Amino acid sequence: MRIDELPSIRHLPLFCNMATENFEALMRGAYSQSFPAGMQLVEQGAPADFLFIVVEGAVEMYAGWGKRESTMGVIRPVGCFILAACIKDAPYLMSARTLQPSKIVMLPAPDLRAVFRRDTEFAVSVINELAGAFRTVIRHAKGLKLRDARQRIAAYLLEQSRYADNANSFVLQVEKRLIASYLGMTPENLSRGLRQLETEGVRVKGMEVTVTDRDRLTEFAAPNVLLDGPDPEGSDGICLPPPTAIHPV
Amino acid sequence: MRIDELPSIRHLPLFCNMATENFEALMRGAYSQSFPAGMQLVEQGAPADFLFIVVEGAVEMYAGWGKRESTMGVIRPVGCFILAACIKDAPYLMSARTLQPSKIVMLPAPDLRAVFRRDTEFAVSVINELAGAFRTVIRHAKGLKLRDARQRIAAYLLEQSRYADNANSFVLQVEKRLIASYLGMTPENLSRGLRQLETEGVRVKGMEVTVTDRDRLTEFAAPNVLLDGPDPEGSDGICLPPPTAIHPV
DNA sequence: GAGTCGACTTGATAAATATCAAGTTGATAG
DNA sequence: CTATCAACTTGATATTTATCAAGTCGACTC
Repeated sequence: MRIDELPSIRHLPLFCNMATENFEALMRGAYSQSFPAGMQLVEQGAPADFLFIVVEGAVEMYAGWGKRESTMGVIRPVGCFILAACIKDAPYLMSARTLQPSKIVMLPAPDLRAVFRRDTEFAVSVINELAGAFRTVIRHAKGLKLRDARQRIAAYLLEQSRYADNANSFVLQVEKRLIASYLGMTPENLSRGLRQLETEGVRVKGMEVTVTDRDRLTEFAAPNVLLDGPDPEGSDGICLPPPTAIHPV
Repeated sequence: MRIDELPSIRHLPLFCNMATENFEALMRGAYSQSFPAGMQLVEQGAPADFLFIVVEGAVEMYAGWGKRESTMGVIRPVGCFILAACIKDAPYLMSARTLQPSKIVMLPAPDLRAVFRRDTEFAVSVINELAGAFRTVIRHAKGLKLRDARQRIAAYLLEQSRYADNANSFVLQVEKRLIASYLGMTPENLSRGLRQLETEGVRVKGMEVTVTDRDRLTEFAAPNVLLDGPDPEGSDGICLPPPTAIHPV
């Protein structure tokens, strides 16, 4: 474990409130590794041996069934993934692969389970992390069931705009085929949907998005904190570098 | 809080490992109430004032957007709902209403948040509950994105068969319109889907389901522990009366 | 610069799913 | 028993979405 990565991990909401001694014990068992883009880190169904933390780069979470595959989210620094499986000592439900060259820290799951039993602050942080992750997935499922394809696209664009500080002009952070999969549609359909949304207040050229009529787009997508977030800031102790959760994609 | 409900709640995985003193403190602030069928208990968007526990009956969790509505799950005794919102002190993401006359216990959320900060065993139980709930929703989202309507129906029937001890003949536990909504389709489509599945090894008449060719149905649905569960028994202390989670619908 | 590759787009078509409009059934109230 | 009502079913149709088949574009290699 390289010492220069410790501070950024220590500031993660998951770790920022625990006793220093326990944090250091956890990190003694940790591995840090750099991976090229396109490397599979986790295969769904495998035993949950490690908690993964994305220190640099980006990681796609995806799920497969037969020959079909679907993107479930993208994790960016500094975020962790696969926490629930580690805690339950159950098989991973999702696979993970790097989208870019990435620096990843891996924490052995048994260490993790041992520590939250004796560090209540850490347990509280895990609770907050899991509660947030749960709510994120509920929102995703709600979107899939309540909105049609074009509405999901519109809501996604508005959410991305929010991440970009509500700018009317921003750049998509991931490939469109990945966005399509995340939103539960084919790439062809996303492409057509984006074109059709030109009459609803947004124009997309390549990776560049321009909101031309925010009111109109907002009326069309009808975004909603119960569907698109964000959640209020955690009741958990807040740490300076804001966390990055699974949502942004 | 009526004393005769305490034991069944005490046996919940969520509460069975905490200190008796803390359990009793929690229960002193609890309300117990009986509701008729069709009563709305929770409205999405409301502040999370209470954790709800279903002692008798059944409760539908559902979500709305505009005039659309979708069933997200059904909670049966003895299970709790809306835990994540209570923990994060954030608005409920789902509404809840009774499907039958139900006995419900309500725990003030502030009490809950206070107790898991000083009872590590309780914190660990909350962690396990949330991790399980997270994995359940991930499975639901995976099913929606990876399977088509008929495959979802077939997998649902096999799952129900599993709950019925793998019987080839069993009875649906909830109305079909609710199943349809849970599976992300219209009632008409569920009806047609059930008819079409007669050629895939299952026959449904009214509420009665008969698996006529399990191998064929299994091949068609391709069920999978990563999509349909179950998860291995919790690493948390196991309590005698088996928990009922959100899945069964 | 030419070639290659994958992402993206577009159009034509097919398949899946929703909607609308009757019916039918089954439970319950009077 | 009859009336009523909601759930369920069925058929006809419309809409949405996926699939297939070319193309275009841009990045990168040689």
